[in-house]
Amino acid sequence: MIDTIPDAYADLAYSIHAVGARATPARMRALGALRHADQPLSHADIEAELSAEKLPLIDRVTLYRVLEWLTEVGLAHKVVDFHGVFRFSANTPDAKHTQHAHFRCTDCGRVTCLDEPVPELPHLPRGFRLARVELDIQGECADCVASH
Amino acid sequence: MIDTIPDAYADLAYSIHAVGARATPARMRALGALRHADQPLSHADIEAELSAEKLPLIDRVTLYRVLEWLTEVGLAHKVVDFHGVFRFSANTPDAKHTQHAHFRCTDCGRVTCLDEPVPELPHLPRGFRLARVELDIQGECADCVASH
DNA sequence: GTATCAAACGCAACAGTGTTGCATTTGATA
DNA sequence: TATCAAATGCAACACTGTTGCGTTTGATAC
Repeated sequence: MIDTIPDAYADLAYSIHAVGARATPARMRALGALRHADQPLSHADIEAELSAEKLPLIDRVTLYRVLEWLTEVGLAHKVVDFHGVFRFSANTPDAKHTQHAHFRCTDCGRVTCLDEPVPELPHLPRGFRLARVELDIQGECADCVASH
Repeated sequence: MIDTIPDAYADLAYSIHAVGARATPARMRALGALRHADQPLSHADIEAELSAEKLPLIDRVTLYRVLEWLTEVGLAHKVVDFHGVFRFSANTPDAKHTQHAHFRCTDCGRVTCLDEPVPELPHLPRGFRLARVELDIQGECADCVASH
């Protein structure tokens, strides 16, 4: 996909240069994968995706480091799923992504991002400083409810 | 602690018999550890706690199985922390524990249970079935804010 | 164009968490 | 106290993520 649309590469390189860093193939391809995904991807997901592209393989460790780095510089967002595995999503430039809800199907594992924002926050004890909110909602998605 | 308070054993045995199961040492000790804890414990935490008691060691695998089982029968509650590690807490008998919020300090890692319930749930897409809600709030706790 | 060098990469080895299979032991019951 | 399914202990493994270190490379300056 990416390898047939040079423009996508330019976009990716631009985003990476924008944070003052070197635009390497590993970074561009990982970020590209996240941007094309419609749900948060695990390291394993991304590795599978990248190895499908007919390009040199990216080392496991490099991918871990790239994902960590993307998170640090704010190009990606990192969460833990209910199996205890890290999942990453691309940060949209405008992202009010720091405060939103996910529905996770306990059956098929799929994640659905709920449009509605978290309604209102519980009151924090005095002196606490808020950084981020994750609302995780578990249950069964419509497909899985229907199929049994 | 437990081994000096026989009554505690009776309570634990009672709770386990109440779900129609065999009250084994591993189950009673694990549940006892969870009930005395003031925050969710990881497998490693519990193992450390139990090995401090001067009683026979419980096998690693057995402890994993006991914790999974306690969760299945509803005596414990299982969540994933921000390192991707499972943590368990005892389910209080009255527990509206299926719906509540945790504050996790990104600095010291401590978990504070917020008393206030989740105010109102986002609307689920048609056909979805709700099972449980976890509201995870990250930031710095009062102590850590104060100490720098 | 090419020389430079910190930054990024690839490889190997490891650590922690959680799981599976199977033979042995044991809690509750008769 | 004999019985037997249920629970345990042990060994071996799978997966996720990390660390150290020598090698390669993207961006810059010349």
